[in-house]
Amino acid sequence: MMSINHDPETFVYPADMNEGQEALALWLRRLELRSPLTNFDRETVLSFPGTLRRYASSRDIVRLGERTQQSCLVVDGIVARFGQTSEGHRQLTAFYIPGDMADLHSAVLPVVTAPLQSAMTATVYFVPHDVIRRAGERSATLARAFWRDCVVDAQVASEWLLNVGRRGALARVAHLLCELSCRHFAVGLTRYEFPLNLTQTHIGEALGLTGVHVNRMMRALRSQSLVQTEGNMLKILDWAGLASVGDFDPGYLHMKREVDD
Amino acid sequence: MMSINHDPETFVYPADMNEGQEALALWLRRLELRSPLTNFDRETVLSFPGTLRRYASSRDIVRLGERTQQSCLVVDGIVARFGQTSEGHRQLTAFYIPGDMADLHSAVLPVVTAPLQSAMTATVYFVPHDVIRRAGERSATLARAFWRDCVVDAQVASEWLLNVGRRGALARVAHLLCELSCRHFAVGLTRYEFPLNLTQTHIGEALGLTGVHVNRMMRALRSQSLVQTEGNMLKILDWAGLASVGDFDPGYLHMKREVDD
DNA sequence: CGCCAGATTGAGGACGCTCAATTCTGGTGG
DNA sequence: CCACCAGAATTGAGCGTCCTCAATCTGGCG
Repeated sequence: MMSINHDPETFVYPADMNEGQEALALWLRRLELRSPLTNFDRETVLSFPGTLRRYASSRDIVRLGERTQQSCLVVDGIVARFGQTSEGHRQLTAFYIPGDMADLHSAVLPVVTAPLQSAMTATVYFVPHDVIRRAGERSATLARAFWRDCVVDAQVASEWLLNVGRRGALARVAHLLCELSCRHFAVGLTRYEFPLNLTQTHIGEALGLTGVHVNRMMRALRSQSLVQTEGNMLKILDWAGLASVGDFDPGYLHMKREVDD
Repeated sequence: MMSINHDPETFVYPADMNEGQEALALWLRRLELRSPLTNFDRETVLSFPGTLRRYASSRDIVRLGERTQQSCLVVDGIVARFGQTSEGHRQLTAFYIPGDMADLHSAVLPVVTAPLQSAMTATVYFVPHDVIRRAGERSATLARAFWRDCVVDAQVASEWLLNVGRRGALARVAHLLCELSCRHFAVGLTRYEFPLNLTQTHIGEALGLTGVHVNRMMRALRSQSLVQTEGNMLKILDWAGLASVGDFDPGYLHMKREVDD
């Protein structure tokens, strides 16, 4: 009973596997970074039940118009949220890396207006909405942490809007790389060297650019010795330089604990 | 004691004026559209205390980096959220019309990463965060409604990202006009004729375009008999045509009540 | 009547797109 | 071990949308 799914490229695992718990721990770390939680809250989150599932490249995880019953916690790989025009042009509106609850918002607004797909390969831990809601009702601090997590997600989208609307192609690419770097760091992963599990087309779709043009911009960044690529690993050689080119200020990510009033 | 502010163009009024209550009623209507509330919730919201203030064109309402103690309910005019690059290029990331709580999210994340300004003239009713938080703690349905309101705001930002990233200039403008029309309608205002209290520069800053180019696109829309302008009033002559040009589907606004699971 | 913000219009240029060909890479099967 | 293949990265050439930089026009207001 390795698979309960007909798609040969996705597999469902029993819920007792470790990966889900590890991702919950990453997520918890992020929640705590933004608001203090009680021990009770921590235990509640860490014991969230769920289902683990793996996806091959570019698979639908949540479809447009669906009414979801669960939220997606990214365990491995990258999950992308996107919209598309009637002509079929896609715009990715968010990337979710391990430790991100990609559609926590669906706990409160289950109708899907922006679908989710795996970028390259991805593993997702599905947590039922019931569980999330009940946790929020029992603990006001947790409810607030969830709400806040959604707010931060929204602020990231705003920053993307600024990026796409007002910066040149080179800055856009640099900005995205800086953001991913910081977000990896925020969940305890390596900061200056991480797997860029995205095709250049994905990056283009996120930035309002063509994959072709992303390629040229990457070349420019490499030729300026700002970054280096080996396979899908990205190395940031000159953080300050990259941040400068990308006009990057990490404030919008709210990665530092802020004192509550 | 008409004014407690040194800026000669902003005025603070005593809290017992009616306009604040009217705006609260508009907001409540929107909250209810998205999730059912109890009578207790309604009374709670309608009795939110606050401070009324008027702004002239392009005034700061909430500044970058500030730590706010209150949220801004738009009573009249349009309030814009924006970001800007280090070179000073502005990108508006949201418009808020009467009945919108422009920064409800600040109740949960008070550090401002995206400031607010009045677009043209605007009136705002400030509600203290304490009040909002306490209301959320007392009523789980209300807490959820607040959270959901923020989520919808985020989905609008995502749609803007799609708009700016993937549509041509003409479609962008048409899309924005459609959105504003629907949002006016959703709070009970007129749908096909409403004041467009924005300069073409504002519209450009919202769409990642130049004011000059917005002008050309508006001309195109007029010449196709889709819209008509008289002063700052916008008339939509051909809704279906405009929606088609703008590739507009109102789903993301979540204006219809959805059954809860 | 002069002033100012905003709308309008024109001409030229740049950035990023389209289309297409080629190379590179990892995986697969013989 | 090599041939083969698909997906992705890379590169080139020509083009179009939208920007830049003006200048002019309009309406409201002191």
